[in-house]
Amino acid sequence: MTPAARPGREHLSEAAVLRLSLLLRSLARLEEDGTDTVSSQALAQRFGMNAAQIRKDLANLGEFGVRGLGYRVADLRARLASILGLDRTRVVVVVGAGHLGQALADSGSFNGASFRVAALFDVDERVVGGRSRTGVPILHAGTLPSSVASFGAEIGVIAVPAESAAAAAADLAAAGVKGILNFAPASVGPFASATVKNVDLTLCLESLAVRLSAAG
Amino acid sequence: MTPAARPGREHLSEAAVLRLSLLLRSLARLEEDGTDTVSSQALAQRFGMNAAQIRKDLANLGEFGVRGLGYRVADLRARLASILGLDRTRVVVVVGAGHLGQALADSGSFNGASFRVAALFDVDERVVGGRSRTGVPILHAGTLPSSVASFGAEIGVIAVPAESAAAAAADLAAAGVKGILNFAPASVGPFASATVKNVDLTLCLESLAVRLSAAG
DNA sequence: TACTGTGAAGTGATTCACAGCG
DNA sequence: CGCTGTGAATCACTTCACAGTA
Repeated sequence: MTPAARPGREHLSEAAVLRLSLLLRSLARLEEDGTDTVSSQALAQRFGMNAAQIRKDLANLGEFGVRGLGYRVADLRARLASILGLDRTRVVVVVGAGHLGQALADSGSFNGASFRVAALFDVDERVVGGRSRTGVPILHAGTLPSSVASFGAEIGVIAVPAESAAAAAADLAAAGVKGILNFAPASVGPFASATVKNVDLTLCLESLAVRLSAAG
Repeated sequence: MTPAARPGREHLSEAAVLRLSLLLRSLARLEEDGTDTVSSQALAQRFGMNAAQIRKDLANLGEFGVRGLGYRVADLRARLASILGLDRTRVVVVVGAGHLGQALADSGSFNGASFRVAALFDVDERVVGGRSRTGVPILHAGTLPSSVASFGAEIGVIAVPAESAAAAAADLAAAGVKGILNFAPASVGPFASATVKNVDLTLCLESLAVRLSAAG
């Protein structure tokens, strides 16, 4: 019922989400620096964004600014984190305990304030039962359904070869995760019960390579 | 001088490059299956794309189709690979021989027909001198400039912590690589001499998480 | 005064619909 | 006749410019 606490029922484009997420990270840094208030101008200059776009993005979510002054850093960061759902820790599981899967499971990107990797899954008996370098347990893929439930995992990461990606995604969706981050070079989904985001590493490298010849 | 061999001097949007790259992959699969010709319709259905968009993307690069028939798979694949610059192997180096760096250096995504990882670089004396699991040598970061030149590396991958990413990128650009793929959660560049593509794994996960609460 | 919030204008990409060709 | 190539229409996002307010 509070006027500005109405989270964005408006459609947020993928680009907008990325900008807001980056903005949140920037605000955290400003808060560490002890900055109290910041204008859209200052934010834009500091992070190479467009000031008008920052204002528009924020205004879409509610009125957070103070005219003539700017935005209160700590307050805005807290509200933004709440609206984006990044103010709590989500449990993540990783399917595929190969090098990439273990690297992701151990990485700081997947184990910060907002995320915690609870387990890795694999079918290879040689790794099942062990742990990653930071201690994430490697479980058999057959236990995925029950484990997802007991861990309360909301997000599943796919780090298996391309040919197994579709099956891994189906397993994750059936197990009840709400989001799937797929690193295999094969697009999976869609599923009614889960949002899928494909991060095709081969495509990333290829699109860079294309720029080298086609745009050079 | 051949009429259709004029590579796209037109601007290719990032989205278009991604679609074309995916199209190339799809064509390779069709070729393996022994398919001779394919219509934009059939392509669209098989890969969840839009037929008109496929035609427009291809027409931008030259007239490859045969009216009334469709596209000749083998021919189109070869021409597309040539135009996108994906018909030859590029040498890649990876800065940061941590878990992620080694996983990427060993991954099939970075060691296919179009790419080959020649070396990893790190400053940690404990790993320098060794090799990754598939045998990629781990060299000292100080040798990066001479190594990039001797390997003929065109692309550098950054897999170091966020605070070292900017320095790694500057080193790579100075060493002469033409493209930088940055996996650290810190945007780097731009550089006049190199194209940068940031693949922020933290942002990937966050943008997925946002969809779970904000769009759920 | 200095800044936000926002309607309006501008830009680019996507989709449609069909003319034209093999 | 079937399919490509493409101008026209639509849609979405970005940027501008300024009215409104603490």
